[in-house]
Amino acid sequence: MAEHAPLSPMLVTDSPEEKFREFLEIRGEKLTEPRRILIRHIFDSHKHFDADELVADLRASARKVSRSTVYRTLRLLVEAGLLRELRLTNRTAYEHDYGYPSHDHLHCTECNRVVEFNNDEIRKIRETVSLEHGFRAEGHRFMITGICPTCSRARSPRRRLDLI
Amino acid sequence: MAEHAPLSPMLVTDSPEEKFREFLEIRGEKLTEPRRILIRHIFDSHKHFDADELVADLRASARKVSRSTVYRTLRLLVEAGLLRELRLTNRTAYEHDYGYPSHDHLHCTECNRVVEFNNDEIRKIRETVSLEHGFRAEGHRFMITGICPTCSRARSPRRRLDLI
DNA sequence: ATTTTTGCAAACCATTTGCAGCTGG
DNA sequence: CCAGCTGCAAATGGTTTGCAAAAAT
Repeated sequence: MAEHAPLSPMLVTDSPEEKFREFLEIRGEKLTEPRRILIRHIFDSHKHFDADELVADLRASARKVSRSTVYRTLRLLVEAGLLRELRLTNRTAYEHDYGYPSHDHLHCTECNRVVEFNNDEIRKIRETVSLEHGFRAEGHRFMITGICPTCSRARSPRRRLDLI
Repeated sequence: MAEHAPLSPMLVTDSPEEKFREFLEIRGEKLTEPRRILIRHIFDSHKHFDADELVADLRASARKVSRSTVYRTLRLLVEAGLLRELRLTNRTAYEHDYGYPSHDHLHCTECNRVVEFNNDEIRKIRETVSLEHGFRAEGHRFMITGICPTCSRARSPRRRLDLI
């Protein structure tokens, strides 16, 4: 349901797991086995995903984690700044927010593909606008919706031939 | 739950009701009394709202519309291009997408207030990025999340006094 | 007359929660 | 040891749907 343009990972000092452990420690909470399973699985690949996919991915393996724990852990990972929520449809999707450069999205409303992009102007605009309105900006989301090249071609496949 | 910066309405030739009627006619569907009640109530004011608020607003009056019809009509109004969906929380919020200039949003994560703003750069970026990726852009969403001035002050109310 | 729409109640589905037992530090 | 965690099953809450009666053209 999601795909990435090739943005290269950033260099980070701590592993996601280590960062999570620190976050939990501060709050007097524990890095348990299910939580370790989840964070490792999640940061093993740079994909957008949702709660259901995690449950499905792990159900087969010997590292099954209950649905409730998946939801509870996802919430923690967002609070810890490791994941970001993406509300494209009725279900909540997540993406890495650590060890990965900040970026925005193109969303194809036809095939649901998500492509990431970078544009430096956006952060500037965010600062300018926040300042104007006295907001203390903490994040932003810029999403362009439209039709991706593949679906565009599929829609009108003989456009070029018509001109012959 | 939502508030607007003062963006002035655009001039439009058809009333929202008229535009809805045209949309329905094309699809061989009908502009019924409940639908008329809803579109009038919705375009009576420029507020963000959700399904529940509509039901509540109308329950009291003599123009009660059932919850199912509210949901069904909201879907139609989005399809007709009269409303736009805004997924800020678990419930879907709506705003006018007709007779109102395009704009973007600041969202206070503390009090949930939504402020609209305009920035011409954004559309340019949208075109540039779409072109780069071969997307046919149909829309965009730019949302800045953060803390609004009011909540900022409430959070650290004695910041100024500390300096005395 | 025929097709679409409505309202109700029931169904749905993603997410949350209460709780008894398990676990990590 | 003991606060915090897990898994289960049940609850929640927004949204959708099946259906019989009502309305629109």
